[in-house]
Amino acid sequence: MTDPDPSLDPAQLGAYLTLMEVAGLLRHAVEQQLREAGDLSYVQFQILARLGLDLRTGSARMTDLADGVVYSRSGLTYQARLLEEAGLVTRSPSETDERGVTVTITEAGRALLATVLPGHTEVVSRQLFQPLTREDTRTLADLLTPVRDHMRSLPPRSAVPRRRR
Amino acid sequence: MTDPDPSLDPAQLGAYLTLMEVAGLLRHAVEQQLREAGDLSYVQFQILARLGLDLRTGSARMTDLADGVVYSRSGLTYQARLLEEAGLVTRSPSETDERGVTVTITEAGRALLATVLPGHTEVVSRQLFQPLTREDTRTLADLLTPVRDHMRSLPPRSAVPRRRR
DNA sequence: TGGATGTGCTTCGAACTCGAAGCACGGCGG
DNA sequence: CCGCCGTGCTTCGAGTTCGAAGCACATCCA
Repeated sequence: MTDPDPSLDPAQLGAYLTLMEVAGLLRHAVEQQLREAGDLSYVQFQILARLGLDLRTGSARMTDLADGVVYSRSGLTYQARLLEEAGLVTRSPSETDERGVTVTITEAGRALLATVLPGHTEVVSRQLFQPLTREDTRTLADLLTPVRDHMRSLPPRSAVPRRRR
Repeated sequence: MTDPDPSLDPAQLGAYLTLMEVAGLLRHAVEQQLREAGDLSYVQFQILARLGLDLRTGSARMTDLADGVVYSRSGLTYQARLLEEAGLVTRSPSETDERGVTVTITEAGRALLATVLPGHTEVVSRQLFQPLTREDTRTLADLLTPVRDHMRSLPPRSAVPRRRR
């Protein structure tokens, strides 16, 4: 077969493939639990979690949400609409910028989040952290955090300069 | 080993979120490169890579592919059909089991794989491994491999016993 | 001030994804 | 043999995803 590309040795290839597979399997497991526990998709859960846990205010602009969640803007619009129809968030024009939309989690949203969270953490705990010691976990986080920051700095993701017309 | 403690401490939560975000960002970056270089989706690339690189014979049964790629069977059927229409793989009934379908990579498939691979590894190298030393990479792989094995052992994925009627 | 350009979000169409149900074969027990 | 269940794959329908294009407001700068 073709010999290995010089820019990716076998150890790297293995780490890469394993990383992607772990993430895929974990996502599937989590998705299933969320669906059963609260009829939420993974993205919907992420949105609620970000609004309800990460952010003190419980609200954020669409674009910031999309960036935080690694998601397309149009996809976020779709999911935000579903969440709004379910009464879990509200959407209102931003006060400072008439173009912007501020998404805010509702009480019902917080309640559902609280309902779903224990099962969620339980799945993650069992699937991801069972084979890892506390020390392993810290090591893993220390390894991945710089990578995340590096990646974030490279691809503007939602801030791709728009093509001229 | 952390025992099945249902709650996640902050370090675990951070590791979990970072892991998922890194995987998401990496997947997006890779997907874009594959689309440009060879008009392949990530799944299609994975299938070709598995057939062309992992497996000596260049062929595999559908179910084994689906399991290896963390993918639904129906989704695999869809992608395999696209690949077949593009002339990159062939599908034929298994010799030993009339129900089974053997997917085999074609010369064109290998050629496309060879075309796309350098750019692919280049992206992974730059996005994922740039901030990591060689030692980091090995540590990462050593941490994730047991996790993957653990996850694989838990959810049968495609082997879910079918419901009675 | 006002045109040009940039930014925030939504709409639109096409493509992809999944699980459930369906079809066909394999393998086992009688 | 034959009937019955298990397994391998596909079909089907509904839901989701994305990027490109579009609309509305903001910002810049002569």
